[in-house]
Amino acid sequence: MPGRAAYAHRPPNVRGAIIAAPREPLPFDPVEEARRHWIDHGWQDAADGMAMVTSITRVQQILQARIDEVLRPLELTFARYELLMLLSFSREGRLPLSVIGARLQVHPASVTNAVDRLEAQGFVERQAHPTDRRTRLAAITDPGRKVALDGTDRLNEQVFRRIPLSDEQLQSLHRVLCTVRHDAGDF
Amino acid sequence: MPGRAAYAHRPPNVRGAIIAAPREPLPFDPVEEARRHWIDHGWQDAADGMAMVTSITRVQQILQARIDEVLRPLELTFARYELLMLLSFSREGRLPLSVIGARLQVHPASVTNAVDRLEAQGFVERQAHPTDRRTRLAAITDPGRKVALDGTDRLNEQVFRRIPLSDEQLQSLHRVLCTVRHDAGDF
DNA sequence: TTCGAACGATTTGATGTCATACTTTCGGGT
DNA sequence: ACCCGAAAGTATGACATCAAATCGTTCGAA
Repeated sequence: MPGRAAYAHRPPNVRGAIIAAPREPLPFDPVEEARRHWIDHGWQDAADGMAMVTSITRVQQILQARIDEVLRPLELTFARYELLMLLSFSREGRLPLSVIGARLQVHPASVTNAVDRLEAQGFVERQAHPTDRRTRLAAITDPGRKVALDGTDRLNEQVFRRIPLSDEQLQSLHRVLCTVRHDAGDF
Repeated sequence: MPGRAAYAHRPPNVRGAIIAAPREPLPFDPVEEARRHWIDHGWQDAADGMAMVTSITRVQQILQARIDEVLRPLELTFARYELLMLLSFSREGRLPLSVIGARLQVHPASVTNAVDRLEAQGFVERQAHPTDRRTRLAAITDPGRKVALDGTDRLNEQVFRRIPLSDEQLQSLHRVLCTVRHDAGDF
């Protein structure tokens, strides 16, 4: 009974878990283990920060894996889904690539790459900027809007509505993360 | 006055910020913006989850960028640094690749890749398993221990000790993330 | 008016992650 | 004793990200 998939010849993922882990659970918390090592080495004052960074990384890995799995049938990745949603929320359904990069906080080359793929899929098309010839616009197409909506339904259903946290926990988390982002200059 | 670097021809990063952002700050919080859109579209019950996932992703991006920047002079990435630390904490300074993958929660192919590079750098060497000929061990070398320690000093100094959160916030964050990880089957 | 600096986008190359397939080895059940 | 399924590691290919270099365009200052 594979229960939950382990890496190396991972049996097909088990549906049903709120957020399924693609790997075999460890018999202990690796973050706590690392924190203990940090303290043993005399780095107490950095241990909590290290644990925080490690925790964030793990949770992000978990969520990313879950999201990519849900979007895979649509031939979308989270990066491309985010780009489509950004366009669909925009006033005219199109934005300069530079604006996309600023909003999604990713490298210009990543935007070019994502738009290339979305364009090949027919979900987006490049247009000329009316006044600035340096600038190119990415415009969402009807199929693009359709698939973005489909992806949103699936993500809402299978991920966003199933975060295993209470409202208070979500709010507390949100406040703290907001602090970090603001302090880092995100907005 | 570049103040803070923007993408596209980013001037050299400004030292001094606790955690420097590599991009120009936005005039608003993109996560709040997205939440508003979610609510406007009638997805209230998924809005908080969506905001949580987006926040986590952003914070992880920020931390990852900061960490990679600190480790770059050592020709290390966070992934390879984590692998070295795992080995340095292990009893004999060596572990089977499969154990490494389980502990770091990454794909076997990623472990092979990282060990390949670390071996090329002389920070790790592959050894045969004493009894199981399928298994290979990754063993940390003296230069490997040295560079891992150096990286730890830098990360403690420039990242882990500078998380812009109070002890209470760190603990609250830790508790909540622990819940998510545990629920997802991380341990 | 012109010229150089800055900007927008793309290309190229390095790195990392995952999925899939394959090889070798191990080990349990008959 | 043998066999077949599972495990460990690797190769390959797809995708994403960033850095650095490049090309065309824009704009402001001399």
